[in-house]
Amino acid sequence: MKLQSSNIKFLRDAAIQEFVLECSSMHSIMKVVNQVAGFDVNVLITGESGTGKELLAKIIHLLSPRAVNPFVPVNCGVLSGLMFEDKLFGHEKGAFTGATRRKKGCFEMAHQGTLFLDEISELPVENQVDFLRVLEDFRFRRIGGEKKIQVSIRLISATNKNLKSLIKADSFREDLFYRIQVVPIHLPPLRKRREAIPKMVDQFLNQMAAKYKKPKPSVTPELINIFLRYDWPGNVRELKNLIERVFIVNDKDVISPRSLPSDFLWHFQEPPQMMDLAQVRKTAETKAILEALNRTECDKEKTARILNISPRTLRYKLLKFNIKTNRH
Amino acid sequence: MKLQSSNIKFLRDAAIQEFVLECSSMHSIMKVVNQVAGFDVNVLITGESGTGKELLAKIIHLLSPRAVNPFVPVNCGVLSGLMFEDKLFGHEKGAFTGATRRKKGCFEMAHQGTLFLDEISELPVENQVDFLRVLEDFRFRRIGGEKKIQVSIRLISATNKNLKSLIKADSFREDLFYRIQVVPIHLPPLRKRREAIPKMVDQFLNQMAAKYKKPKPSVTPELINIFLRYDWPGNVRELKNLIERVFIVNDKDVISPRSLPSDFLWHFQEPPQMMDLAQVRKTAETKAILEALNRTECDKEKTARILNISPRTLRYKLLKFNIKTNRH
DNA sequence: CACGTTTTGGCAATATTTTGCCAAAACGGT
DNA sequence: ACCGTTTTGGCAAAATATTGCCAAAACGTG
Repeated sequence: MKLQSSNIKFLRDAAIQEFVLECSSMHSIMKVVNQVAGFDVNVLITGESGTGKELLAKIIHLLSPRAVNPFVPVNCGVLSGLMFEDKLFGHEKGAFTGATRRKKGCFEMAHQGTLFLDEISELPVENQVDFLRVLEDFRFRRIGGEKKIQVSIRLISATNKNLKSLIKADSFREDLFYRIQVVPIHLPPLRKRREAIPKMVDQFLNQMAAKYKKPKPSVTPELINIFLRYDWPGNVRELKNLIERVFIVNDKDVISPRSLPSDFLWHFQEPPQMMDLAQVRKTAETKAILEALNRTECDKEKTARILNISPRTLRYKLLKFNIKTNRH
Repeated sequence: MKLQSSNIKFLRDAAIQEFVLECSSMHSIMKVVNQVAGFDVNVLITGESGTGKELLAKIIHLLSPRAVNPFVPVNCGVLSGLMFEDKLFGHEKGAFTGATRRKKGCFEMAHQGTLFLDEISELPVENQVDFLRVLEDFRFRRIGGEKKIQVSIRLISATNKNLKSLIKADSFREDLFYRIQVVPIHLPPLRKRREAIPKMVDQFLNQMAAKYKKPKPSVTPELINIFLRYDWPGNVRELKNLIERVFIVNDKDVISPRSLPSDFLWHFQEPPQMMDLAQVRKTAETKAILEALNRTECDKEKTARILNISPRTLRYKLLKFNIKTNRH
């Protein structure tokens, strides 16, 4: 199934927009992506669950010459043994019980396009050898087939694990590792790029409004504040899901912390009080100044003396802190 | 009675030393004094009680060509009517009951020297006309005398009052005012020149040690601090008297606030607490930082976030305020 | 209204604080 | 011991605070 070029552009721009969102670390990643897209090199994307690995893979695909061809995702975590091979290579009719007709595997489907292997670390060891052999020249047979099939594929793998540790533990083949990782791209967790959260919230609300045909509500600064304080173990996916949940049940034109589900708010049982240090200073100074003024019956020279500051500084601070005095 | 020139120099230098004491406002006054001393102009010294008006008059006298001749002080506040005239002009034998012999008045005694009229504002109005007439040519008769006496006098007057108000209230003659004030010199109160207090204390202690032949004790910073905070309504005279009182009864080699008499300390019943504003800031910030650290279990990044400062700034402040943390 | 004194606020120089950047040090795991 | 990651502290640039100086404004008095 080929995509039309106008659709490609639309999908590509939407994906990039969601991905980047004024976040500087994303900018440097996009730089690498733009360099990589034009070459048929295999990419390994690492990052915590929910950070947008698949989205990034799609962006690379859509930026590449293979954009018009299929993007075929495969989750390596749910298959094993023969079922994995069947999924990748397909089978011929009658190859085994239940093979009532020929079926193409993902390799074939991704021909001249991109194969995305999510959770590559979950690939069973017993399948890794065969898989590796195919990656060498992208020639394979279907199960129960005799004819060799040649395909052209860009491979993008993704994992949230440390593959090197698995290699060390003999859970992952080192040669396979080097084959799938020509270019590594690491996605940082959301808590490492909090500055993008307000824009993400805005964009996800836009998406929900379009998706559900409901007006887009605004968001209170308090809500944003809570989001900024949360660590987001589920990363962008968690934020997007939460926005969706809130959006669906919300019937007001503004979303505040009250609108948040209780299981989310549970993380804030003791709402971490912001203790803005500049505000702490201002409060303490204002209090001390007022007390000294009271003691001296608004004699500024005496007040400055008590506070051990110059009269000029006192005048400066009275103005800065907007403290009114009776003329002495 | 004429003074020897070596005595003049000694007295002069001692007086100037006591007077100036590294105080900038005194320096500018001394400039005027040095200009005035060489000319026979009348000087009016104003300033609060105890500020050293008589001392300054003596300095002018000692710096003038009249230094070898008498300096004759008169307090205008204790005499009135005939007694005032008798004091100034003297009397002949038999001039009145009790005038058993001739007596010279202050004018005669001050001949070729300096006449110092302290508290000139207290001069009774009924005496002002006669007095003014004498100031025009310094010719007068003793009471009960026939012969005119001519003297040469430098007149220095002093007051702690606003003579202009008295003129308006018809308590002081305006023409007399202009006669006695050719050059005005104003002495600031001690509270306006607190920076001189530590040195004054030191010098008065030196004087007392020499006067009473006792070792000179040192002084604690706390004592100086109290002195700096007191307003000294009695000015330098009050400070000097207090030092003398303390010195006499003191038997330690150091003087502290404990050494001060209770009637002086009465002014500090509620000891004005210094509220050093920099310390207020430091205390408030330290407290906030410690609380945030406790909340985050010494996670510096989280702490910085709570405090709304950069991690680098937190590190800076931990060092500045000497706050130790367990490594996270 | 005039005038001497006190207070105020603009300005600039100086001091201090904030904070990004980055290399070195420290840490933790293998 | 090696290595990738995190933390630390030096450095400098930028931001902010402090404060002396002084002319203008305000005040109080005559």
